[in-house]
Amino acid sequence: MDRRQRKTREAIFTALIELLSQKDFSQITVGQIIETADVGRATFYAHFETKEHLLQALCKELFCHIFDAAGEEETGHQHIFTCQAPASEFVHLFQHLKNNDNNILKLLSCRNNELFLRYFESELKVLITKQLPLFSKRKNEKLPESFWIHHIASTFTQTLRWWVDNGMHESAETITEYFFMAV
Amino acid sequence: MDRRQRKTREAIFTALIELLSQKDFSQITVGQIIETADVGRATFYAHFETKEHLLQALCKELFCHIFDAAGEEETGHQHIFTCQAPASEFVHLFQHLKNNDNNILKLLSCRNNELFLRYFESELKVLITKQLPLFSKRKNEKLPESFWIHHIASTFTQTLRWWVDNGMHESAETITEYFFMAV
DNA sequence: ACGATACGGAACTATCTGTTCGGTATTATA
DNA sequence: TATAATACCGAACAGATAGTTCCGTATCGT
Repeated sequence: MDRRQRKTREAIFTALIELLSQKDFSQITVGQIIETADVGRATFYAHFETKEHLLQALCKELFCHIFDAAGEEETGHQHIFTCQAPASEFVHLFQHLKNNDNNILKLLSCRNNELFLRYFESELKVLITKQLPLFSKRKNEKLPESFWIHHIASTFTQTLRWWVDNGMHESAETITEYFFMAV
Repeated sequence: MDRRQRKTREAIFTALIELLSQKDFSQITVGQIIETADVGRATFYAHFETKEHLLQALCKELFCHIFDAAGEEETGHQHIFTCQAPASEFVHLFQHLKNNDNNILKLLSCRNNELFLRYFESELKVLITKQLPLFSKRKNEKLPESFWIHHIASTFTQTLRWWVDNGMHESAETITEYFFMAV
């Protein structure tokens, strides 16, 4: 990809993240984005059809990083002990979130775009499906699997929402405990 | 309240509900609302500051009805059998929702305004808090009560979301079972 | 019947979106 | 280094929407 394109794309992403640290997505205008990114109006629309498409692209970017990282930890540990703590990937996820890398919490705190949460949940479902045995304890007898997976994923995001709304005082480990107790 | 005011207010509410059966809230403009309601522009703004304030007022209206109805059933049954089925209020709620009174599902299906879900959850929490013993089974030992209540309420709305997204094939009773098994 | 007030309708300002176009600067490539 | 391709800027543009203002008219409560 052309270096100019890459730089412009990054500038726009960075600008959006910057603006998201100040206000809700719905209140952000294209004008503010291009001003913050120091980019021409036509240039913006050459890269993204609309503001929403930009958000979607940013989703893809960020979640790639986070969920790839979750995968890495799994493979990184397997050469010494194969019996890693079962919940570790989720702890890792919560840690990433507590760090608030790239203001990701701004996007997950439910006042923001539904699109982002959807995206997060769909990625989450992949992770959960891989680790489904972890959650098959006492309740999934009669429940449809799709319901069960949906419930686990939404419990995760809702746990996260509670955590954020209450100031994130708990550690990532504690909140992971809560998550597993609730689900 | 002045009859004119009442009629105008109702016309606007009805118009919004009508429009909600056709498209998402975000796509609805004030212009469409006043055209559908057959009401002057200035009149609209004399009643509601913004489109969002209108939605909020509609929330209040609808949820009053639904949750009052849930309360009525409780008091309506007590004169014959005091030992009503424990989960009945929730079945009743799901029934109301399955009927889709006033296109309420349009507002609860998560693509729509977050405001509405928030409102629904807060009303739900009141109901849950009153019936908290129902849910205190095996997991609430270490969990903070606020977390516990938040989890129950969000499980309800998420169960609802799954139900809607999957075509609402299940009966209100069945989905209530799912809800109690999940929570 | 009368004063108060809600309504209609139009005009108006301001803001935002998305498009177009010509000139300029940077890129990959030969 | 020379050249063609292309990404950029910036300004101007049309169209849609939000919210305000004003005045004449109709309806209300009393």
